[in-house]
Amino acid sequence: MGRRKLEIKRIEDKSARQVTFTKRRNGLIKKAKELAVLCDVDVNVIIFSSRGKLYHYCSSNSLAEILRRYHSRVEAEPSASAGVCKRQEHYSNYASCLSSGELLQIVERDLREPYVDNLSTTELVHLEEQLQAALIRARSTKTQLMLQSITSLHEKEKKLTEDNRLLEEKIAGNRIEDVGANEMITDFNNLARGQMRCGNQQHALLDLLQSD
Amino acid sequence: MGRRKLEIKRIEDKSARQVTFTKRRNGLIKKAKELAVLCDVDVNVIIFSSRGKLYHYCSSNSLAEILRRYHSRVEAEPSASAGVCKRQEHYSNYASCLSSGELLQIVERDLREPYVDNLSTTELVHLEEQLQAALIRARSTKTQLMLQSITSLHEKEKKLTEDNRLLEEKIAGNRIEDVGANEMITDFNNLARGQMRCGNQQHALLDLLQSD
DNA sequence: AACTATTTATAAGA
DNA sequence: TTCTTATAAATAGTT
Repeated sequence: MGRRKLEIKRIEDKSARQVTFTKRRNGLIKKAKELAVLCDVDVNVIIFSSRGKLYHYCSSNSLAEILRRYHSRVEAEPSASAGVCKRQEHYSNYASCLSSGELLQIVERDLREPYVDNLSTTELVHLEEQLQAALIRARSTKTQLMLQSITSLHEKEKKLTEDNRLLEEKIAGNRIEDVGANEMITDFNNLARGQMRCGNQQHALLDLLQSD
Repeated sequence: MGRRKLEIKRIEDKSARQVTFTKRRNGLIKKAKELAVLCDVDVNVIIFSSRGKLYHYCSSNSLAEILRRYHSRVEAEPSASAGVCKRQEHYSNYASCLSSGELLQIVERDLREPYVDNLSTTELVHLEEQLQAALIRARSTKTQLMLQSITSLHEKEKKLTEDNRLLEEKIAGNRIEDVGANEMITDFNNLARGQMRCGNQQHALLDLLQSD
């Protein structure tokens, strides 16, 4: 629906593809919302762009609802620890604000126990989908952070290389013109500072990677 | 879009709601497919009807396609340095491990067939297990390679920092002793070579990360 | 980021 | 239900 009929195959022009992506992504999510409201159903849309960005629509905070029902079926066991109990209360009150970490803690603890049979197949399927979405979000964020670090590293590298080239030129000149040492020391110091910045970036990146 | 403008709120008439659900569900999934193909992105749509039935569309990138691109990239790159060459060897071993026959055959057949219903449940479970295993191997290898690169980057960085310190000492000395420029140029060049090695490592790392 | 000529989706009717 | 058709909505190419 547009000025021409469009063949459904990958759009090769990058910017045209990006424009179409934005338009159709918005369209798809709008349609998903309408479907959810009109027909009173639960709809999830997860879009993962090729460069790692995540777009997500979820018609309800149903994960929180499922967890609530799930816990009520498991039967609030007499508090194993004060922390867990407190956390459970937290979920009841602020069910829509589950963080990924909190979600993992609950699920991990509960799946170890043999009460899973009490859940309906539908609930389990839904739970699985929600966890999958959380995993994708987490992975996407990790990759984005790493790419940011790398981009930053590249900028520093480019700058260092340029500094370096200029220094070499200057040294070649100094050889003839016999410029005083002070200027050269300044250059060395600039170079050293650049390297230290680079090193700090590398440390940050290593920390990120080791968290996988 | 129909005979009348429709207000977006729950359709109270049950059969009308069911009809609209069927039409719009098909429409949504069609749109999702088009978005995935046109814009080369990953799209998931999950719909739960109020009676608990699950409708699902998933446009995951085909494993076969990923492997094909992966192989072509590995084979296309002519080895530029010892480090790259070593990495290629690693990749090749890994790739030959993955492309062992039946997995690819099953996956390709699956991808040609838009309707998976023809596969038995047992086959599907088996397929899922194999794909999961392949995914875990791939992710693990990726992380290991990145960690190797990072470790290497750190070694280079340490060496560069030490070089740098020595150079600074020497310059401070030269200021008094007025040593000839040749020695200093050699030092600069050593420093420059170190930075170039560092830059190459960063490029390789960026390539790795962008393949995620 | 708007604009419109068209195509596409679909609400209601048959 | 399935098909048809009038109309609303989405969007491709343009400015």
